[in-house]
Amino acid sequence: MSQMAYGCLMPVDRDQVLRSAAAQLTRKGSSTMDEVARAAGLSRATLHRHFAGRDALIRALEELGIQECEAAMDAARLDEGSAQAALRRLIKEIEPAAGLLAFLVTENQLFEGDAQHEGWSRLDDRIAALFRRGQQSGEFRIDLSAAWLTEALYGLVGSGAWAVLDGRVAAKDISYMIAELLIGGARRRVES
Amino acid sequence: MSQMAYGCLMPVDRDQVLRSAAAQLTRKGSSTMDEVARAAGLSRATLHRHFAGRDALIRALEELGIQECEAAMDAARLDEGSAQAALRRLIKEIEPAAGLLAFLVTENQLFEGDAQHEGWSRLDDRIAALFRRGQQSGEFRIDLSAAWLTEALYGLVGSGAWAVLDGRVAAKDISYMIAELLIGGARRRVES
DNA sequence: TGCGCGTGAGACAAAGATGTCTCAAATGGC
DNA sequence: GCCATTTGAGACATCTTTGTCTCACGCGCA
Repeated sequence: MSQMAYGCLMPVDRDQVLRSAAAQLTRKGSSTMDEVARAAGLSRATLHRHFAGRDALIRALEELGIQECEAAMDAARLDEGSAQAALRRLIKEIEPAAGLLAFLVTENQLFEGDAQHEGWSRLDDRIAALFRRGQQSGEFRIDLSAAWLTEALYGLVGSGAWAVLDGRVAAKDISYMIAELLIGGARRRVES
Repeated sequence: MSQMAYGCLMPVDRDQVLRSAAAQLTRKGSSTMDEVARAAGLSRATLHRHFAGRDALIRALEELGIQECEAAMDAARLDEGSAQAALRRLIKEIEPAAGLLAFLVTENQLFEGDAQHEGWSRLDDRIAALFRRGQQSGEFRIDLSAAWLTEALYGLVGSGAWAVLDGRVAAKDISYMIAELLIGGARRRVES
């Protein structure tokens, strides 16, 4: 009601709401449902109409994050060309979802008690497979495990999103910064 | 009472409690005071006797984290030798505080409204200065800003702590993994 | 033995968050 | 102009967490 035509028929773009929620929760993980709603520009009642509760909201965010990551991986064509180029494409494609990822990565309590969402393991596997491919082709060093490189990718993407939010790094540079750091660190070097 | 002599005179090692609290809060950021107390092996009442409230506990954790980081930096002698070697020493020294750092980094809501604790900026400055020194000496590439490398260091240390907690990387390897990835990515390379 | 100290357990009210409900308002289609 | 739909606002009970308090217990010490 602050920025809109007041009334009603404003179908509440579900994706838009989820994105706002992710941004708010990234900024403050303990945000109230009311804070999340306000950040998305709607009332707590309406937010609650679209997501049964906080748990449902978080799970929807998780689903969205997984979808976006899978889409990014598909678009990046991880199996084509050099592993290095594929990794660069992946980082580029995954950048729009960085904020969402930054939140989900820190939300490790999701996996408490509940079975770790199989969607995440599938993502992990695909990324790890990419790093392994690079290791087998001789592009990447083998003394940094694929599992660690996968974790590092998540961590750097999250750090990047956070750095941009805080204005420490320009948004247009962050994709390059992540790719250069990760690829530079993973690449096998000729010179000692 | 589960592992102790029941009774009383168990002076409650403040540092020990803070460490348990950090571990618990890293695992689940929304842990209750009761959960934190149980994880530390004491009752909620006693926890509350030593830390006036949740805020006080978090602030104490922050203080401890800053202290440990400063101590690590002092021990690492950031100004001596090559920037690369200094960075390697820093990562080694900072490793024991990784879990604590992993929590504090995600606790960005600390800086909401309140003035960002000046201790953190001092730490940031010291690390950034190290990276700048490496850039000026020609060891590190200049197209990755010192600010980004600083953020990346925090992110990788956090990811490392998380990976170890989850059993994805062996604790004994994590220091090497972080150092190699970060230094490899930051280093200026001769071969293109 | 008796005292002091620090703790655990539990009760308690206060504060905050959550989930549910009702009602008024406003828009688009009829 | 009227109706269906969807929203915002607010009331409400409930639940959780928090902070405070009291009391009993156990240990060290005189």
